[in-house]
Amino acid sequence: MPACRKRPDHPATLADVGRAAGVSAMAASAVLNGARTSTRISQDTRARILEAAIRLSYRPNAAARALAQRRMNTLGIAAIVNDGGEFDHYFLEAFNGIISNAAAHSQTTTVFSLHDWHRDAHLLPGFCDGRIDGLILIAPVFDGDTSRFLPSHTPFVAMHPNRTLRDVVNIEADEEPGAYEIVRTLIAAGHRRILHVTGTRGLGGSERRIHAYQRALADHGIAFDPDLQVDGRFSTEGGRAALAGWLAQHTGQPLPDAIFAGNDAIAIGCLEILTKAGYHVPRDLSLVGFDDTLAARTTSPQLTTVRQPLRAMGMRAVEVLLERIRERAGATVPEIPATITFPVEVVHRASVQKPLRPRPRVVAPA
Amino acid sequence: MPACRKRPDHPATLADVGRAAGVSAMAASAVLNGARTSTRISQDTRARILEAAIRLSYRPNAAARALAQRRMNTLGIAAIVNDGGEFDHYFLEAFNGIISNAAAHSQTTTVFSLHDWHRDAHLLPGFCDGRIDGLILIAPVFDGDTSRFLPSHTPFVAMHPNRTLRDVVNIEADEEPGAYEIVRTLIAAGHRRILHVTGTRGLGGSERRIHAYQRALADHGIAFDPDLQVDGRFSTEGGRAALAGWLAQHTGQPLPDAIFAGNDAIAIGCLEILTKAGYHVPRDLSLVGFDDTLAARTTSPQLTTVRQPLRAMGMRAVEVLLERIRERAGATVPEIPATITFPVEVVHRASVQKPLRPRPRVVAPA
DNA sequence: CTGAAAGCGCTTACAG
DNA sequence: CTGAAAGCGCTTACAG
Repeated sequence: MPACRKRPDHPATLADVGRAAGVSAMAASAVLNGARTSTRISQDTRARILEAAIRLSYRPNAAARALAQRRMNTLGIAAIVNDGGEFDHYFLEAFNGIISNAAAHSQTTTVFSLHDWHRDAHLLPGFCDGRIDGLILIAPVFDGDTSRFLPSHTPFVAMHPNRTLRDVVNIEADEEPGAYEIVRTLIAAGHRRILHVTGTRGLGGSERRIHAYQRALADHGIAFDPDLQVDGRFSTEGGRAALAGWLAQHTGQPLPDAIFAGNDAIAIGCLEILTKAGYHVPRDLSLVGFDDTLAARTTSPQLTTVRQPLRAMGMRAVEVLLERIRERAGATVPEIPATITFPVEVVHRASVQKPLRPRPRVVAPA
Repeated sequence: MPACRKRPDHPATLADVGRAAGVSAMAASAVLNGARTSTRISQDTRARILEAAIRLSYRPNAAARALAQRRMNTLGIAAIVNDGGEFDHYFLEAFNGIISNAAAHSQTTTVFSLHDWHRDAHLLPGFCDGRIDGLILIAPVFDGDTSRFLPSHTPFVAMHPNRTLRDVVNIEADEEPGAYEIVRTLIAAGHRRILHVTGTRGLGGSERRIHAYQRALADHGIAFDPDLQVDGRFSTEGGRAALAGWLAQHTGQPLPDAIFAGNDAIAIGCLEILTKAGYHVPRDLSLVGFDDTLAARTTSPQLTTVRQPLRAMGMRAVEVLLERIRERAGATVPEIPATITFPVEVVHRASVQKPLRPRPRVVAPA
């Protein structure tokens, strides 16, 4: 039997509960929300209030509570979608870490999508309008003075920022050593002509991987060949286009021994092109990625890649952000470093094997 | 130069803006939030208010606005994570559709993760505490009377519900015809012994596909063989286990002509097992999936599968949910059907070809 | 130790 | 047509 209230079908309020239990709204608040004052209410009254709350299906209104406490218990995530308006697997991995840790801290998670960091950065302050307590930026790309975009009253954490941001905790990974290590793995397997389909040129992450690639070649006496480096723009579509373009320009010449893709998304694009063209990975050539997203585990063959602990990084981002929110609220918290760096590791799967001799040649596209 | 306010570093309020412009807070509200009353404020005053708002970086507080308007402008999504706490490809596709359309309607999106529908359904009312205006359930599984979990003051939309829910808009796809069509495709290619690695038994989606599988066999004069149907539990791991088990029990007997996997994730698991055992798809046997997630394009060979328009379904879910929210708020809206069904289509890729004669036999596991 | 009042920042219904 | 007041549903600081 539904409770009798003025506005039927509207959620019960603290006043409704108090009325039903014969006490004031604050008494109900004290009991239901565990304020320190709750100890001084008699067991009997307490039981009546609890019973009334259950009977009326009372849930504290989040907006009212947020207004009074200046705390929404919601964390924001801002990330980029591709041209098709889609989040990619890199986002998904980080998101999985963020949402699980947020839930563990009774925080909900709100996602904001941007199409382009340069064009859409001005939207960030609009997100900080009280609906979130702090914001995690996923792989933000900023140039020049960024501080004007970041409201000082909201704490920020940046995962994989293009450049280290001021007044923001930066969460990064050991990309250069990771990239070096996977290129070394290819060289150790006998590969010398290694095509690097890079991430978006100009971004820190791409340039660090390119640097490592060239360093590994040099360390093993292999001359860097600019013809073996093309821009795959950190996306599946970019990987497709880059490799298809390269193959079209090299008809009749030998295939590369191996491809080092700047991330898994690029590797996926390369794999699609290679499969369609009739090449078999890893028999005809080896292929490696970077990130170890879900996509790397659901290809066939599964990809050898550099595992960045994206999930752990996302979880850590939540941890740090909550510290900063507490700090902002006036609590004293442990010192938070400006930059936190995670180790990476090469994950060996099925997409690498020794090269065939002689190399297959590039066939004309169908 | 920062504005002079009592609490420095706190966001400006309407009162701050009014004070700076020499008007009341409501006048500022009228101008800044486009209320109908805004027309009767002089151009001069309006300009002063606008200027003050910009100078103070005024942003209306979302919690306060939500409390006054009973509208948070936020949509919720509830979905399941796997045992590792991760959302899968299926979720990502639907989510991409939802968030893009939500953003197009100036709504933000909040994600709630559940581990198990049966165990966690009681959490749903807790999400409906004013922080969201409506909730989209992704592939919910309910048994018995569900209405007790769904607060009547919040509108719901269910995508791919296990069973049609009352008081909820159900968004579905033509799964039965889609499954029928892909099995027919296999039969047309010459396959007769088709192993169906099913989705989780008991779920509506699985049973509809099983029904279509058996119907297609019957329509083409092929007797249904219960030995050619195993449970793949809608996951890659389930697909692996189911096929490995089947092969182990059929050593020395002929391979199936083809495998119809209940979804792409299952197909991936089957492909891994087949590849490890030394079989080649599609030469030794054909393999098809269901869903057309990213995974179907990144296998080698690429999978023939049934495309469900997950993104479009997600977009539609937002559309319908917004209608229901408006309706709840008292607006008259067009009639919303209780169930909306999307067409599906078979996508032909490289994982199907005519069967070899004679069939390869199942070899003992390595 | 307790309870009634003020306040969070907005919007809306309502007197003048 | 306009402006001051009341109210959204909570919490917290403060008199008694």
